[in-house]
Amino acid sequence: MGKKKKATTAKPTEAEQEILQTLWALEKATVRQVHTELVRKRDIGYTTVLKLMQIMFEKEILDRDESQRSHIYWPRQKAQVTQRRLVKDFVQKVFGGSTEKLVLHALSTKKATPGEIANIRKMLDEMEEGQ
Amino acid sequence: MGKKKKATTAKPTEAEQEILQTLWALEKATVRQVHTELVRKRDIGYTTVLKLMQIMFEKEILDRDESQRSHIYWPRQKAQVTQRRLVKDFVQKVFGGSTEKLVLHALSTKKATPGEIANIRKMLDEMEEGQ
DNA sequence: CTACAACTACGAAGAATTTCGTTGACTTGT
DNA sequence: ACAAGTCAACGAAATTCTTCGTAGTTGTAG
Repeated sequence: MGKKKKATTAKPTEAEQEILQTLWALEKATVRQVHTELVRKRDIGYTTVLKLMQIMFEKEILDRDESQRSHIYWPRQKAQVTQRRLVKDFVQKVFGGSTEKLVLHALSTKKATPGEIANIRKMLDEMEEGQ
Repeated sequence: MGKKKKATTAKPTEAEQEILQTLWALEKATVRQVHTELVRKRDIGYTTVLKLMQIMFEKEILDRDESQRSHIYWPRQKAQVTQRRLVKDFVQKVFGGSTEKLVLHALSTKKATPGEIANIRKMLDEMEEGQ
């Protein structure tokens, strides 16, 4: 016993995460658009981005509309779903599964604004009510 | 100009993170001990762990005491320091730098216990006082 | 119609990561 | 002092991830 078998899509690689983030921001985009965004952050060639997005399409991470010559891509999963998976994985790997530790760490790292703190409190309230 | 100065160690790989987590829990340990722990979570050979730990030693992620035949390894950096780096990186890659989003996500993923919620509230209080 | 630009597709090189077999040295129990 | 067991070191294979060159197609401006 003990082994976990996963039927879901594989975890996106780092390069794939960069692309996902861009697509989450743009909703839908061509390779050209994604490349234009990414190249502002680091040195990366157009065909590299193209290839990555093609691979992500094959892996079913992205879907696309091929009816125009410039295909339009978008993530199959909502950002929330993928992010949740990644958070869970990260917590498991770095904090041994302790969400509390992650949260405390995250909060201590960066000064949150009063508005953010309020939001977090609200979330905590809801959690307690929900019990 | 423009380039980021890198005095720090490179980001630990996934396999390295697993080992770090084990060492954070055990403080110090031999390869055998780390392997015994890891093998409970997944299939991995002894020499694989040995090799990884040797590489981590070369990379100066780990330090070790070679005075005994079974060397004893430990992380050079405190867990906190490494975890902070990883959190920062993760937030950047998955949440575009928004710590708030990470925290809300993490909280919504898992039911925290009342005790954990209390701790988080305490942290928020301290943050507000500290302003 | 022709030349040029923008795209996709594909293959494969290159780099980084993970895995483990083998060897030789040291330790222990009999 | 021998056999069996344990260990570090090393090299290299296997795998996964990243990168880009090249070829061929389609659209476009003159």
